[in-house]
Amino acid sequence: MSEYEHTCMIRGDGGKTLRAILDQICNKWTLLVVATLDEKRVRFTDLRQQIPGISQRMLTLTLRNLERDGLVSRTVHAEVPPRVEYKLTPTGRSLLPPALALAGWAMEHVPHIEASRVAYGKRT
Amino acid sequence: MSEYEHTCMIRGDGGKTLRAILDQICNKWTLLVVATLDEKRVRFTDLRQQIPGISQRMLTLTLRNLERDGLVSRTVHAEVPPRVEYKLTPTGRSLLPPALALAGWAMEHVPHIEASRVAYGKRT
DNA sequence: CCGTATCCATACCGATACTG
DNA sequence: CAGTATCGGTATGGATACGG
Repeated sequence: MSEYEHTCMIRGDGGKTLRAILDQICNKWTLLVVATLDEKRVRFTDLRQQIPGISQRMLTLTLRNLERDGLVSRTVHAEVPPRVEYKLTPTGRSLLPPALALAGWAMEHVPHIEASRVAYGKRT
Repeated sequence: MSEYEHTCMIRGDGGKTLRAILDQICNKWTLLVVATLDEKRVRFTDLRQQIPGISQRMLTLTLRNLERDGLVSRTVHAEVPPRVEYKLTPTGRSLLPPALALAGWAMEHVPHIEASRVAYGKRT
């Protein structure tokens, strides 16, 4: 698919539904959770430790939304202590390449952006 | 670069700076503005009309942030009525492929996600 | 261990009115 | 035309405490 067609798509439906989905994906933690899950099955606590700064509340909420959207599956093991594991669904894994591409872009351009912000701050 | 390395990168610096940049890019309007600008030079009002639902205020704020980050250039023409045109910088254009990839992913999966939400809502 | 519930501060963002 | 300023509702998200 060409970039032109993509550009049309992004405005295709008046932007209503699409923006709702994008908002859901591009929030504070979702991309990070998806990237951290990657191909693995991960326990709640491990996930929490691998994502510095996320609160228990936000991790729960983010996982619930991803589960609701069919991007993450949740497995509860009947043990004590309880063990809950999360894993990307096939749809969730299909988000991985674009998500990592965006994250990669951000990483590559952090220095440039920070420099630009400093320069912008110094303008009269 | 492999996906594995990307996955490392996204957690590379403790996530502090990276998440700040990602938050800036992945907010309510930024991706939409970048995708709409595309390769063109666009006037403020035209931009506003091409992005359904954006308020004047949010368009201004979004453009100012993009300008500050060095992703968009702003040109004021000394005319009456005033004419201000925006255009992606080379750095801004480099964001286009990942941004459109993500938007494309979202478009493709809107039906699946909506269906999943309905199903999730019906669960006991 | 894996959540949920509550409180609270802040950030976001739309509406509106006003300026060069 | 292209903004800026201000107000106020809502959403976001951290901290904490508690429950299964």
